[in-house]
Amino acid sequence: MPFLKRLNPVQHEAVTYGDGPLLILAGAGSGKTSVLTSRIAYLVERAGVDPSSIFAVTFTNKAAGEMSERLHDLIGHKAHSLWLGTFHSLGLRILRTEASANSHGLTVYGDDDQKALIKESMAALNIPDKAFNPRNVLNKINSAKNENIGPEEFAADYAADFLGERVAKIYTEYQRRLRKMGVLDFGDLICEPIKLFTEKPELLEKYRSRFRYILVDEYQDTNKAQYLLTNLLAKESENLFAVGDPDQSIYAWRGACIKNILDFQSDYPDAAILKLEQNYRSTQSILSAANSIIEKNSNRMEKALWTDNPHGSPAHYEEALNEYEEARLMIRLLKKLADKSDSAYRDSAVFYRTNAQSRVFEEQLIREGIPYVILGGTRFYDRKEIRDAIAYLRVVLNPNDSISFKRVVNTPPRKIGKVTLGNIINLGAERGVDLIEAMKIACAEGRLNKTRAASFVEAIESFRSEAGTERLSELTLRLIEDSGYMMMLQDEGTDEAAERVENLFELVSAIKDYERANPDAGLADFLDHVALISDVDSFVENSDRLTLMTLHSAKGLEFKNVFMTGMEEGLFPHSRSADSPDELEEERRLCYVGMTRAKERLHLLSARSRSVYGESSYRLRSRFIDEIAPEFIELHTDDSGFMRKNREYNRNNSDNGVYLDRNVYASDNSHSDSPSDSSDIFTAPDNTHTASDEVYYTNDESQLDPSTHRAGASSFNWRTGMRVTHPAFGPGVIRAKEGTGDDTKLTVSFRNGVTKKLVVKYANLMLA
DNA sequence: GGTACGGCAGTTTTT
DNA sequence: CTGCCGTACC
Repeated sequence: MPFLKRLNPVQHEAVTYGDGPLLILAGAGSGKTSVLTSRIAYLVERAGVDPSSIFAVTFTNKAAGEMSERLHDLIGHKAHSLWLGTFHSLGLRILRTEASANSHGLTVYGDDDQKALIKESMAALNIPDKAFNPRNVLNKINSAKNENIGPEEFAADYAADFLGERVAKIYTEYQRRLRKMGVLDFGDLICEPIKLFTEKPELLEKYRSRFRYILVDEYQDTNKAQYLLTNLLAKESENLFAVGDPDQSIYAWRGACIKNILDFQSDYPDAAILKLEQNYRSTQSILSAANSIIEKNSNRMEKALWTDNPHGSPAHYEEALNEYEEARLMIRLLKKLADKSDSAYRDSAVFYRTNAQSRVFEEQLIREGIPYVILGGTRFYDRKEIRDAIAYLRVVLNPNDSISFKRVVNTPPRKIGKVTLGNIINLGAERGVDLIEAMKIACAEGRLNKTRAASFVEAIESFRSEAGTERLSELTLRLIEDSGYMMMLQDEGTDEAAERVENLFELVSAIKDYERANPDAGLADFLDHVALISDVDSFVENSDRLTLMTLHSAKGLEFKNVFMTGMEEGLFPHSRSADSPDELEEERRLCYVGMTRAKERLHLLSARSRSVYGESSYRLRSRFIDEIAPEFIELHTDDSGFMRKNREYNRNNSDNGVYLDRNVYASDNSHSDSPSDSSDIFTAPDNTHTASDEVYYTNDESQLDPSTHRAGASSFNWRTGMRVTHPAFGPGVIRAKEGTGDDTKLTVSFRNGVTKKLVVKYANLMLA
């Protein structure tokens, strides 16, 4: 059992632990992946456990793939008989296994398809999407599903709430349509198995007796529904092996429930808890810097991460003038690393808080001719032409998939607009046939232009008739050609269209690769694959390229050199997290996750000014910079005057979790004339009764009492981000500003939910 | 039924 | 600034 020899004592104990629930608190870089893999190998090779009775959940498909590979090295072909994947892929696997008869048409909808179906449902209910943003409705439905709340329960919960009641109606309709079409959304992949198990106890019993060993990675990021599913399966055997790190919980916004890991011991009173506290990844400096950040969180399980690694160099912080300079600074530092050490580009990664930040880096990297890859943003499979091609494939598989049908029935243009489309759908409903059948009937009865419709119907049908004999990649290529889609692009003659054609060929070759890797897979399997994979999953470190990604995508990865960029208040921590201490703590965990990805060098960068929405504004460095104990960070900045005050201010106020809205003075011209002496431009918040945000920049100390700031003082410089109070609407935040002086108009979002555009002169606003 | 243009909302993070 | 949606016209 050679793999046991490589483990430290705690890891060894975890891997060889007997039956019963076990929680492993695994700090960053503490070798948890190897513990998980070894555990499975141990179960199979030493404990005599049948691999097919193991159910192992990872956070990404990539992690599952890597684990599968490593397992194959350890236990050979037996690695293929366990169930290993993300919650979503395993949920789908359960559903497919149990959906015997009508499994042919199980399609998984992604975000955009969901939104389209929400719109369709709203239209059917005569709810105008002006009053109700489909995106918001979708978010509500998704959050409900994260907690395994179905339409009925949702309706019951919100019966008294006008808005909630409408959302419940939409949810019900949306769900009805999903089921009618045989389509699942992401939430269904967890909720439907739960429903299945609840409604059919004998089925649950079958799964319980099959899967005697449940292993869950990243347990801190499971949501309520996933927790329920896990517990349904594990409750009888109680062989639940959960691994996680509460300090790395960064998906609360997606429903992740940190309580799941914190309450493990009360859920399983017999549970043992082991802590993996030795870090094998980072230098001491980096680890200490990261620790000094995470310690600022008040809601956490105590854990002392340490390392035997060399001390290394302290983290390096540097400010650039603006976001372009920030990118160039990153490139300078990157080149320096490449010159003096043997670091290749592939050893470095650039992290940022929001996808939008990637654009500037991309531009500068192209200019410098540095090879790079961007993870996330628009996935390959999210491109328009790819989604169109996928929609064709979905219609082949599931002719009732109305969203996909609508997407392509008139692409290329076949003179099938709203009216004709409505007729087809009605005809289908009347005769009880699918949409392709309905089109054929309409043609036969002369209600549809035959020649125009033919390219569509025939392309779909010929795919089907040859599905058994011809290869998927070949059929797909023929489908996009026969349908006229390819011709449509080729006729366009623009560079963009040419690129789309290229992408379609790339899709065909992606299908070829897939066929090679999965010889037995069919169209349905490929579509599942497309729906469930993400960019991170297909990330391979094979060529020498710099990697760019969001901090969220960085979870689970490691790089020799890490650049964390956009270290600015309002961006990171993000201003959307400003109002809630909990969200702020999550931002801090995100910072911790980012820092602990670095093995040797950690660069933290920020821009003093940055364009957002095309308008540039001044920024203050992130409080996180100032939370790092000074001995672990080198500050390359003009640390006098303004910025020094900033630092002291952050120091004094950042450890209590109270957010101070620095957007207030982080704006256009107020900064350039900041006093170089040390007059108290930053006063501590007066937290007597208002919520702490009365910090703003001014030269006049007498104005520091917010109650003296009335709108009547028309010279007052209102800025976006400021907290204000309106006599009628109550407290709110300034979102936008137009005009100057007496003409100033402000867009204010009030806490009661309404957003108003107000003329300052009349509004009688006060600073909150 | 197709197209051209104008207005407005949007960006936090994703399986 | 951009991309999407709705409207008005062909």
